[in-house]
Amino acid sequence: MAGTDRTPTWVVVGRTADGTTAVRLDDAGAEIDRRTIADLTAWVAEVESTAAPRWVWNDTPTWYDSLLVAGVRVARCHDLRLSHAILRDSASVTDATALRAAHAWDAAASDVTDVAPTLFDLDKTPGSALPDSLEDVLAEFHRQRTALDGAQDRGRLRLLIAAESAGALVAAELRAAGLPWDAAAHDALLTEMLGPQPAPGGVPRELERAATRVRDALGDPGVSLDSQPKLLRALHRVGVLAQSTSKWELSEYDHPAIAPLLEYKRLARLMSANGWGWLGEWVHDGRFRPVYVPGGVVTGRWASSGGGALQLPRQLRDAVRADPGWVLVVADVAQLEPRVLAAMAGDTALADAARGRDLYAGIVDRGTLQTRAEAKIAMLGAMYGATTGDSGRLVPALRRSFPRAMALVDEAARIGEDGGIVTTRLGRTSPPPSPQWRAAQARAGEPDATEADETRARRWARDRGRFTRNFVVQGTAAEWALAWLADLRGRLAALPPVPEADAAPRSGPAFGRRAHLAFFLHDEVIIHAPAAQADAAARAAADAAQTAARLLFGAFPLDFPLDVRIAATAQKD
DNA sequence: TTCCCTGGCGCG
DNA sequence: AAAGCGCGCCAGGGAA
Repeated sequence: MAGTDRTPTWVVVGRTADGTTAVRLDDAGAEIDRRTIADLTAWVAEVESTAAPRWVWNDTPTWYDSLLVAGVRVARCHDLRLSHAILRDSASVTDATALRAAHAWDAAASDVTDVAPTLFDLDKTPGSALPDSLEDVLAEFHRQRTALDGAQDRGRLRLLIAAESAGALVAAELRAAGLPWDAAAHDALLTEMLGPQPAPGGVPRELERAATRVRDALGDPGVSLDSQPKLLRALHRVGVLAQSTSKWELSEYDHPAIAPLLEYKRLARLMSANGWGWLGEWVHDGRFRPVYVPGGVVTGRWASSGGGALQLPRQLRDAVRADPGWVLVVADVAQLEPRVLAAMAGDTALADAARGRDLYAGIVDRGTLQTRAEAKIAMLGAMYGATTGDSGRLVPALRRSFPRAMALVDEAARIGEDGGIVTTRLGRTSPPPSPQWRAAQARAGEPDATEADETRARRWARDRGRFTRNFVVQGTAAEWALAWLADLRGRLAALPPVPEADAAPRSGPAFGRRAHLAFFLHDEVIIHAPAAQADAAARAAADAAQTAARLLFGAFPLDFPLDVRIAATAQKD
């Protein structure tokens, strides 16, 4: 058995006629051996503890969810579905022909919430199921290795693939552990704002009161406040000639109906989005378990599906409560996107302004703009492509002070307007323009193009320019956050278990007695930690931030300071 | 009845 | 009614 004592770098898992088969590969991708696995959980646990390979599988939740339920974690994986999407489109990949031809790997994220499919579902959804046979999985893995080996900036692209895959592990673990959620505290908040929970289908007391005040002020006792056209007509009848019923436009008008209407909208939103229905559906056994979708946003940010995990209103954070004897470590990065822009562009002037805690204050200190509020709105305008209003007016001042950073986003916008593609620091590439977009541009260039053709083409070009302008910054910030998350995950997993800590059974067997990630939101994490481990967890978050910066930007002199709070609840104040 | 679109609003 | 990016979810309303 000459080959079998080589340490495997990769272990590829897939289905065969015999069941689940694992293939061990060495660093060069050569097969060491393969075996059929009867008890996958036990085998993974054993291999993980001795060899710590990178697990290669078609889709992380498909394999990892059941491992986590059994209390088994793995350190590293290569998620073929996520990696396929990156490599297929990346401008850094020299030859993506084979990957583009492998359409079966274009499948969307598996639906981890799926219950037993109904007859109707079977009827209409033919599976965009991912290939899972060992043969297909191995073939795709080799395609991806070949693409990576031939890529430009292959170190960065490898880092992106590793970070994306680590993110998939984190997403599965976040859902398995859940965010500690105090249903009684949530109920108390709802009762305080809305009144007691109404009978099913009923309207809470405070919502009804606000509605009555609005109807009285409008002199229209029957008007529906939930129907935008009806409400708008009722407002017009009393002289409020708004174009829409959005809260910021309504607040410009002076009429006795406005204040109660804004209150009504606030309460109605709370009731429908995060009321008792949401609580009953999404919080069980003291945990909120949302579905995270790594890579779900075109820029590489995560999306969520179900539960609205990434839209939790700040006002509900008081319901996020650590278990007894545990605490929450809430850490977020200050001004992540402008810092990322400074580092990407190598703009030392902007980096100088960012050094210390508050980048916007640094811009004011340099005399570029007068107030922090101006600096913030100008910086957002520069990254989003504002051309008018306060924001557009203030951008030129930034352009004078930070020409390198502004040139980077301006160039990204120009490329997008011209129909080109742009790429993040690590190699995630924007999608090309749609056929309709190209057709509109071509049409505008024809001799008989109308004014309308030209106007539309110009508008679509600028729209796309703002998209690519923002893509490079938002996408690179997402990469920074993935690197941060991946490194932090490793640091927390390496902390010693706290013997006296409650085993926190509600977080599942994979996380007992040790700090673990509980929430992630673009530039923020919440760690659930035994009280004795809170400081170590906070340090891990800060250290991981510096590691992420070094991984993406090398020695460029810019820090990524964290705001860290340690408390029993996630409420900021 | 179901499906899709829109307006509106929550998050970064 | 946003100006200025990226999302998901809900309710209403009209089309199918």
